[in-house]
Amino acid sequence: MNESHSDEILSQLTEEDVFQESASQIIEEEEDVFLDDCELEPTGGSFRNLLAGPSANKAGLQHVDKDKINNIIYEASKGTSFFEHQKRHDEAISKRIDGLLEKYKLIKDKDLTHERIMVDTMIQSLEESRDLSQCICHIDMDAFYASVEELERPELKTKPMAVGDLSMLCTSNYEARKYGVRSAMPGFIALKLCPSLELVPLHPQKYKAASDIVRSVFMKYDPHFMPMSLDEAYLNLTEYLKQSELTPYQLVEQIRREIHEASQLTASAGIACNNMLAKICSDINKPNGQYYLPINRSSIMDFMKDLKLRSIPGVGRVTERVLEAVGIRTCADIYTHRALLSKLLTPITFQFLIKSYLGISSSDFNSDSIRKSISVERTFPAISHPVALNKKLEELCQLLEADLEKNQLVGRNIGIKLKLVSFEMRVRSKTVSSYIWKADDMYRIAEGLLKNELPVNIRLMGIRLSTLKPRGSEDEGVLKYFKKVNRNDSPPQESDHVQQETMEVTCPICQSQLQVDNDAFNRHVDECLNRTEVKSILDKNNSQSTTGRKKPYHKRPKRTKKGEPSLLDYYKKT
DNA sequence: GGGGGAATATTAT
DNA sequence: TTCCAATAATATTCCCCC
Repeated sequence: MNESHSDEILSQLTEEDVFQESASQIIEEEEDVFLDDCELEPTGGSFRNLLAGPSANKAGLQHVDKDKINNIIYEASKGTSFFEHQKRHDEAISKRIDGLLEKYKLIKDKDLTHERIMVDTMIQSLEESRDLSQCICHIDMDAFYASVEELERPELKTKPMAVGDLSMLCTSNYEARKYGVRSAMPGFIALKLCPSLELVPLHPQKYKAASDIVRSVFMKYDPHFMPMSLDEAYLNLTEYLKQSELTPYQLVEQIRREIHEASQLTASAGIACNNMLAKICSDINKPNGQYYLPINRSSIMDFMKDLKLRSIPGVGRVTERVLEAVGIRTCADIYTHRALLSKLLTPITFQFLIKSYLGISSSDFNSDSIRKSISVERTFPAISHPVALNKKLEELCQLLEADLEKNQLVGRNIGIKLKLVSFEMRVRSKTVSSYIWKADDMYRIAEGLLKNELPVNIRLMGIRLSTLKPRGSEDEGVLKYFKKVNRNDSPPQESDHVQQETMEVTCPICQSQLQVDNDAFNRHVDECLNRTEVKSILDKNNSQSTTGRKKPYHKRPKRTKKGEPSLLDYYKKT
């Protein structure tokens, strides 16, 4: 059914009818998908779209033959582990859609007057909070890495070129985009699309240097600008505009001109009253262009009305497909089906969509945001031998320690990430009672987590530390941590019952009472951490005999209970 | 039933 | 020949334990 025909029908129906109409369409589509699943190869559009990658429908690709490109990608991928994995992913999304439609069946006949009133109240209150006082600009450098490379090698400008390697591209120039070559695409696929493609390796220092120049321009117009990456930032131009004769549009032209003069690079920009709108706008006239969304309610509502859901930052490929399955394609659809969506979606997702429909979002640059996790991960030729796995883990711990040193951080939650050769992802983590940062300490805990997953054949390993604190802070050092416990304002831990003594301290690992100085205490904790590997073996033997397979939630080994004698007694006796 | 931690899933650059 | 990245944040779901 073509779109205009569909719109025509929709406009003649009541709200409930519209939803039922689109939902029944969906059910038919789902049946089609089911039939597709019975074929030897998936041919559904959703799957090919998934395979094509996350940026398949992005800027610079309007005039390319998408079907032809998707076919080349499909042929190049067929038979690989990645392909099979994507197929499973695609099926999982279909299942999720089925679940949503089941939910829909249960509520479709209910009277939703009450819901509609609630939602309208919510909309009214959001409307009252609408802030039109700010002027935000989102600036995005055009094909940044590629453009920086072209500065040193101008001959590349007229040739299709991409920055990255055979396994992954970071970006491509506009010449290459004509062939469907784009960021987040593996290089070997890109070469199939465009055999004459020139691959340029990454030069991070160059991009950093270029970024510094660009940022020095941002700084002049908003000293509190919020960088999102090397090539992207939000500027709040409100203050600058107050003491300037320029219109917002003119000012941003000036900023882009200055960026170009300083760096020889071009940028695109969006200007609006908040971050979300500015970001959407910066996509409209790229490359080397800008778009201004007048800062008044009706302009904003008009602008959002026909916007495809996928244009909203935060709505990715999966959400787009799931919502499309219930007939939501544009922001206007969100409003039309607001009552049903309020019952179908989680409150957070629902509120996010309503705010999107209204064109409302924050215009804050929360400057005091602190990092919540830090990690390193590496892809490599498959390994499965436990010795090799541990060696890899050890290397990663060293890298992470260096990063922690550089950032002066410590943390309490250690996690490992494994990507099997099948592309299945496993993440395991453990919170310990004391803050750690040394490679050795992280390794001891992570090794225990890794052991539980054996045997595995993996193509990627990662390690992450979270629940972070700055190293110099009051909580650094385990003794200070226990003083904090005694003040009773630390997160609940197994050691909470230790609050009686002030002179004595209880080891967070083995629970034994110690009367020691800081150094002795640290040594003790180190020893205890050493034992965690033994503990993990015991845990494993106690719980189950299934090996290797991912442990679903219901099969997860039981945690050692607080008062359980076995393990602790074991240590005390030995 | 609810709080909290861990696992899973999605998104973004 | 090679055959799909690295890092971080947030939301949601699952499960254990009070």
